[in-house]
Amino acid sequence: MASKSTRDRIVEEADALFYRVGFEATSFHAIASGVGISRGNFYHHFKSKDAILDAVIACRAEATREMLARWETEGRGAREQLLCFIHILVANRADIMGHGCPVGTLTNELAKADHPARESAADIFALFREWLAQRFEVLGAKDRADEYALHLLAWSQGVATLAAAFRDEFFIDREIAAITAWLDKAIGFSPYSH
Amino acid sequence: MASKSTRDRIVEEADALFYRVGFEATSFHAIASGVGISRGNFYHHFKSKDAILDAVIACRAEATREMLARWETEGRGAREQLLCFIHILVANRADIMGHGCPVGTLTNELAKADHPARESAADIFALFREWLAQRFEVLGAKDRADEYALHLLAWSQGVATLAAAFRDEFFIDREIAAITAWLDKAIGFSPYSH
DNA sequence: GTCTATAGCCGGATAGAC
DNA sequence: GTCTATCCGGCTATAGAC
Repeated sequence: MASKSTRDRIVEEADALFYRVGFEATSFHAIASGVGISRGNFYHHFKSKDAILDAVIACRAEATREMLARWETEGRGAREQLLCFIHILVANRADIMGHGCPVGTLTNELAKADHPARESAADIFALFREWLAQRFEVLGAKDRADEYALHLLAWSQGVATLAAAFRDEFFIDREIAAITAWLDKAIGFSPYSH
Repeated sequence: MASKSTRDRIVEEADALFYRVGFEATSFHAIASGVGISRGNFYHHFKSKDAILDAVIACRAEATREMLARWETEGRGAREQLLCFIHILVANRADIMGHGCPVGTLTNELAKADHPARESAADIFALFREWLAQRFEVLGAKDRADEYALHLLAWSQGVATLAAAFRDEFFIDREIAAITAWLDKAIGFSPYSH
């Protein structure tokens, strides 16, 4: 396997920094020293900071699509696939308590800055929304599939925000249990029926 | 009534700008031209930008305490008082769709910046948490009062984030209805029992 | 208490050598 | 493709006149 290109390493480093410290607060100096190149070298790969942001968002969108596709093969049914989504709050708990949800916090920042990339950042939310709605449709909630999808998205966003504010992981566990209980009720799943 | 002091007008303007465009992104120039004073005049009132942030957070905390106290006199019972909290999503819907929740977005930004004021910003969440828990205690949910309070806070945060991402006010209405239904079930309220 | 002027720093962006 | 050197602008903060 060929080693990563400089361009890819820039995107990777920028992605991590945009998440941990924010887009505006991340300087070229910080990205450059993380990658191990000089500041001037940047402009051979990207013509502006906004161009890096576009690349990071595209990269995140692609990673999201791949993750959703992976869940479809991993989960044995639509309910298990939805549980995969809920599980990311557990798997990423340390990062979430420190820096919130990457999608939610970036969208918020770009909204305040009235940044042209705001919409493409919000489109990652839309990827989740559509994927979740499809699972609910499979489970027979055709009329309310999108409603359920948005509800699940909102709930997980709220958990991420509060977990970051209070740095409380017990709270995450409790909400995960509540979300799972809600899900099973919404789709008419009974623990005794299988 | 005496006209507002320059200091108060600075805090007021900074408060609005920190909400609409964020703390880091707000320059002294923007605050100064909003208030109608020169940049240099600032340092007579505050010794640094962080000092303004502290004043804004203290101001918001005080406004929150006053609002909670007002709800206690306005609401005829604990359930109505809880509905006052839920209602802020409706009353502030335009601002929320444009800039999210003031508490949640500031806490997020300060967390990423690892800013010393992060905790005092999160304390405003704690004010809501304690007040909400007290209402649930009055309603007889003593063991789960804090759990319910956090759940309600998280839910409203999630609604604010998604409403801002999708700019969808119909979504807000639907979630408000769901929150109210959840509340009445949690506290054992029946629409036929009064 | 308010102003103007300016210091000092750091950001993104550019030019051109290698 | 990578580097060094530099420009330009905006930012916080300070000094000192009025």
